[in-house]
Amino acid sequence: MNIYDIAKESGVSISTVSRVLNNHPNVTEKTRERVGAVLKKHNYVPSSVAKSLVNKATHAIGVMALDVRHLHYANIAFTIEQKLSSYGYTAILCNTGYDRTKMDDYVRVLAEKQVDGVIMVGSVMSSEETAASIERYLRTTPVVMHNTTLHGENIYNISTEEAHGIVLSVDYLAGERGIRDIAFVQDYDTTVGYQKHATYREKLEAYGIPYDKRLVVRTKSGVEGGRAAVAELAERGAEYSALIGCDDITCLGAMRQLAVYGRRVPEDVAVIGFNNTVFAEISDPPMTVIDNKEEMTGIALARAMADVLRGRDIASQTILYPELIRRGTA
Amino acid sequence: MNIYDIAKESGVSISTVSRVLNNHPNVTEKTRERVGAVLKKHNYVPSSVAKSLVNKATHAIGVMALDVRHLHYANIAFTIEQKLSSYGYTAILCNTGYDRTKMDDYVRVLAEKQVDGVIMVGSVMSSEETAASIERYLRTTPVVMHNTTLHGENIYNISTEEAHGIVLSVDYLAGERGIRDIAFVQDYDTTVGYQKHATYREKLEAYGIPYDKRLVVRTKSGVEGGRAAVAELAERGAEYSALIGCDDITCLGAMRQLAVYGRRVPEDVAVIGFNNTVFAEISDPPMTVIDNKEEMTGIALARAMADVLRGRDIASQTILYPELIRRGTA
DNA sequence: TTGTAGGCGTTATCAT
DNA sequence: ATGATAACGCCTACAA
Repeated sequence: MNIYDIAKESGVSISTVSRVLNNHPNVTEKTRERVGAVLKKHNYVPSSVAKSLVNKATHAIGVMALDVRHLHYANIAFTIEQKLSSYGYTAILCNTGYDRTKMDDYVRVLAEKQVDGVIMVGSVMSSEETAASIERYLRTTPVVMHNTTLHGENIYNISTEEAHGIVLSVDYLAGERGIRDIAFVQDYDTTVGYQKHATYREKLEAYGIPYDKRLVVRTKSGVEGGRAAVAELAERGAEYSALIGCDDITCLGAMRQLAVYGRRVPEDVAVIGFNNTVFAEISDPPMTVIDNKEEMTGIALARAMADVLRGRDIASQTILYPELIRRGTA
Repeated sequence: MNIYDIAKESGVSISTVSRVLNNHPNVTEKTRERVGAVLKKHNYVPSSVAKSLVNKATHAIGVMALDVRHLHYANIAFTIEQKLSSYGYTAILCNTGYDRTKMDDYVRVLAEKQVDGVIMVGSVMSSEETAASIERYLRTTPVVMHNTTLHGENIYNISTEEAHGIVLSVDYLAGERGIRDIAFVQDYDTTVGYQKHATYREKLEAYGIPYDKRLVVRTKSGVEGGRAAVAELAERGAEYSALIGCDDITCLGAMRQLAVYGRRVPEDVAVIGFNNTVFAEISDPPMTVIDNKEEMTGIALARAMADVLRGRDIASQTILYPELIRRGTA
């Protein structure tokens, strides 16, 4: 059922049908009603692919994230989708995973689909490969990125200054509480992970606390990662009365392992996590965390995309600041 | 950059370009190379919207779920996307939420987008409204649904017999362990919730245990819901030494509240949860749960969709069975 | 082996 | 106020 069919059945030309479809003025109320009736009768819906072909706009946005099974990405992806939808856009979800060759494939597919824009979430996207893919396939397509350091005419960055979470943590732990032996559990290999580590070091020095590399462990995110980190610390014989983790779920694991060693939280070890997902709420005691404001991030990303597409010019760099939420673990 | 440009630059006609693009035979190796060179040079990607218009296929699938922030849906959505992607399809994500009017809007948009099919996840989709939307906009579009009771020419059902989880639970608790006072925490208002309740009742009777409605509470999913349920049970003065929950995260809340009352798990109360997400793993002790096999569900849904689209006929009703995973809480 | 022309379902520009 | 017609970028008979 296309406009030709509708036109024939209502005895008008396709132009007229198109006019009533798009609420153009210059149509008699009478014919508008007549055509409208036929439209309803058949539950006609216009083909958005045909429209896209002539309008050169698909109203589809590619949303690329590592893995929506991770609460962090799920939260952001959810918000992005909801916002985009409210702006009249549709979200094409791409879970890129850690395989970098897949990234390029996804970008290519999105380009073929003629998406109006692409939103990339996560500092893992900040790679040479990604830059190359964008250069190849998306030279004229707006790309809104989160926590990335890529630059370009069509690239807009929105970052959550996650390292600021470290500032808040150390200010609280060292400044307010006077704790000097603070362990740090670092993410594997993400840009943000390195930034956090650098900030940790700087802030410690600012408080006159010598940097002790035995207090720093790298691990992978997750409960097991957290346990492993604390176990590693124990093996090294490291002593600490506070621990800053990279992730709330990782901290949950860390706390478990701490319990195994008979160390109480927060009495013996103060713990601060990141991300403020449900894991922080369900922790026992509830976890003191750095809130990266995922919802706000999603909103900012979707909004930036919409603004660019509407031709408004937006800052090519926006920064969001996290917040310390004090609960029971520190 | 379209095929005309490529054709002009390589000195051939657009048909020839189209041929090399689609690896058609009948093209001299020479011209194939010549055209290929131009293609590479410009990083040409064919417009999938133009293709869709002629092929009457978009290779896009709508994926509708309640809310991907819920781990259960996140897991399924993730798997679906990955599988679809491997089949050459793209996933348009729609978080419908609980607002039923939104459902219809999403379905309409997907119809306009001319998606090749729609996958709907979750028993909340099993409503009159959904049926009406499908009837209106997707009469000829394959719809693969999970845990739904809708029927139609173009509707394919894949269900996880979640109620079977109750069978497994009661068999274990009453049959194997000889426990007779089993509380049941029910989901709000979902078809599956009712089925589970019915099964709970039947199974109890099968073991000669009289149904006691004071042992049944309804609550909303989540930690708070779980706490509230146990609190409600306490207010009623209900006595029980086992509890079956609707959700692992809800059970986590229930266990918290149990702890408040000084009741130990599993010694005083055996707890069995549903869904086997990370929440079950991080619970302390690790939670005994019914695994609904989300990954398998996602795979089955995506595969069914792909099969239908390839014209293979598939069972219009497939059933997946959950499994009891014994850990520390029962 | 290669090229020409018609069609996919719209919108938009001209006429009428 | 309405209608004819040319795009939009691609595929596919059919011709050459």
